[in-house]
Amino acid sequence: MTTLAGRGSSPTLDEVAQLAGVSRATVSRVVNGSPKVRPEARRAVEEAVARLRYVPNPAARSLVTRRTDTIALVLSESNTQVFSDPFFARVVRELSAALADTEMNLVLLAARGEREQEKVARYVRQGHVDGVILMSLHSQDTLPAVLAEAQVPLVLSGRPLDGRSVCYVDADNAGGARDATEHLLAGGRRRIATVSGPQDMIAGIDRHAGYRAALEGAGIGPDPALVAAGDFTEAGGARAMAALLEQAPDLDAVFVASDAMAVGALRTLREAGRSVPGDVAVVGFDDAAAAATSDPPLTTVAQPLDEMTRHMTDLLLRQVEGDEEVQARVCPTRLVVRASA
Amino acid sequence: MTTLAGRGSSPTLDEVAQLAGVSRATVSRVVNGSPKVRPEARRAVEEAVARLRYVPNPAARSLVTRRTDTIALVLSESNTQVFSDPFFARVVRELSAALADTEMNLVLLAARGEREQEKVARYVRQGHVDGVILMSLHSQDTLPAVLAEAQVPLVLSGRPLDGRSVCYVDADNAGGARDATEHLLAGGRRRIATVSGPQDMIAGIDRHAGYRAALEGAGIGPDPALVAAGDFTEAGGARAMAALLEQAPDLDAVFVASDAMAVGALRTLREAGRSVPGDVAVVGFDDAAAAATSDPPLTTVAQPLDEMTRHMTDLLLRQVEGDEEVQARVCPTRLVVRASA
DNA sequence: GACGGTCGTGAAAGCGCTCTCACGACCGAT
DNA sequence: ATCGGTCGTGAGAGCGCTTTCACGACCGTC
Repeated sequence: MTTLAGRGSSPTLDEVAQLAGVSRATVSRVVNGSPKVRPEARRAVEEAVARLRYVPNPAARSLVTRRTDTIALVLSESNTQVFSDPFFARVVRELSAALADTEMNLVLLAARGEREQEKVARYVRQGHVDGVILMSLHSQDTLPAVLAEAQVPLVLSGRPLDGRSVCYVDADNAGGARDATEHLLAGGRRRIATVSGPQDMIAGIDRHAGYRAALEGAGIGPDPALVAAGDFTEAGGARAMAALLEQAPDLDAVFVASDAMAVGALRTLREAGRSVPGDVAVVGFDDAAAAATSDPPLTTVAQPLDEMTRHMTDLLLRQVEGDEEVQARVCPTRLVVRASA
Repeated sequence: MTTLAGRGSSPTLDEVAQLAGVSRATVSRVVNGSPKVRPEARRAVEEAVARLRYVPNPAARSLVTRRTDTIALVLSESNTQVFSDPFFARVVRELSAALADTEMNLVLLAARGEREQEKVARYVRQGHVDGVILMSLHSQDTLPAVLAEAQVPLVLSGRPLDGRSVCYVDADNAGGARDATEHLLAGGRRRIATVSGPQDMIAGIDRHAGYRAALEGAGIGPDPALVAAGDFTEAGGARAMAALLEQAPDLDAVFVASDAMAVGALRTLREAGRSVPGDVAVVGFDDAAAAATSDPPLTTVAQPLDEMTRHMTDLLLRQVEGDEEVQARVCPTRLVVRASA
């Protein structure tokens, strides 16, 4: 009776067993909630566990179970700013809520730059986690392929460019963009411009495709003067909007591929003396917090983020349980009509 | 020669040893970079490792080494929005940069709400990580104490209320606030108000204390009408500023305890027709990105975030190596003078 | 040519846990 | 009384790795 848990000297199953007067096996059963234990023995073990402040060693455990009971949310993005994306925060929130009453733990892994990506890949390949939810924004990102090859349960957040045989969940970006653009058409707009997202991101590509599809559906051909690329930031949106006003002064509406950019675009329009929605109707994308508080409040496309996250969790846990089926889920978006269009 | 790494069947040390024609011990030595291996043998092992795509099993390894080679950055905050804090993003960036050429991995753990805190505590106590950097914003948060008691190497980001015997790194919040306020005094202001941060956060408390200290130093007594509490958000800052204008219409300066709130305050002042810095001088805190782009650009207090993060990493790794010494570091801030004061 | 020293290596003992298997105790049915 | 069955339990075999220890091989030295 000397050492009281100095650092590094935690009690083992054996010690608990000895104190409780049973075998290791029985302690293990109690700890893991097996029903096949006499109540009496169970109580003795529980008491010993409490007395010794016993905590099972996960390394030893997972050495035999081949499970770690943790999954990783990895964010593959050189731009750390993406952390600031409320999108990301909501996913984290929903994810840990979904895991709250599971045995599963959640860890976040940031993979900016090549070296960190390699480190993350190694971490995953070593079997530190039972599964991965991967948010990869850029289409040329190699991490998705690397992880897919690592044979670890994997769900992608966002459609991969090459989407065969990998499980993913995404919003219907193209459909949402089409709805948004059709809403502008329905409002009688004809010179509909777009501030698109970066064309190396799937979301940017798909939203742009939806915009084009809507115009095409209305018999309107593409006009390069009505397209400016942004970078999903507010400043970028402002710049792109300025370029559009230059290129096509006669535009009467603009579909902006993200709310952050839309807020920038609104500022540019205000500064240029164009009224919204009077002179120019504006629709954004994301239904970000800023959309509701902007001036005027932004009509935008909402993604069912919580539903998407639940699906991701669901698909991942199912894979962890051994389900081999590869599924993808594309979730419908919803147009939120406010004052800007 | 049948199975090629189906899920769950990774090659073991033994197999590598067999293929290389050496013993497990030698393979282990090669893998861990021991110098005591003949170059010839080393080459054989390396080849076998490559052929088999051997990856060491970290569970087995840490079962014997008692190390996990990963540290956790835990964010204890019910408000997930804090993720969006660029502060946080910078810490993550700097931290993983510091760890990049180490063996150490970095995982982020989010602990909102009580249940998640418990999960995180359990995770840490189980020995999943070698050390923890803990960002805990609220003074009544129990996680710091829980982790401190868990005997795991720990560094706090931000001064704890009760700071004995726990390692922490913080900016000199009080000193920075004092500098800011003295800058206002030096500019001839006398009716200096403050939008303080929440008084249940150390940063809020310390910054408020610095503000009071500066006034006191100038022989100016406290005036409750000149104080309004914000919540570190832009909207909160706007509200608090409105309250101040109500309570003390004659104010000629305001020290705002965060840039986010300062941006809101600027908006309120603009809407109230007060010119900045003509009628009212404004100083913020944090040197956030928004500070440089606000209208007018914000004079603010910059924290040496990168330096602070390096210190945290440093102190933590040293503890992991076995250093028992408990240290705290308070880093000096820097006043960044722009147009608002 | 015998001697103490390195040096590289392999055998083997665990690390703390799970889980199969065998075993005795006890049940009700025959 | 005898038997198949269930039930709770413990002994023990690993899981894949690191690390100590002992052991030859080989060196230069006297």
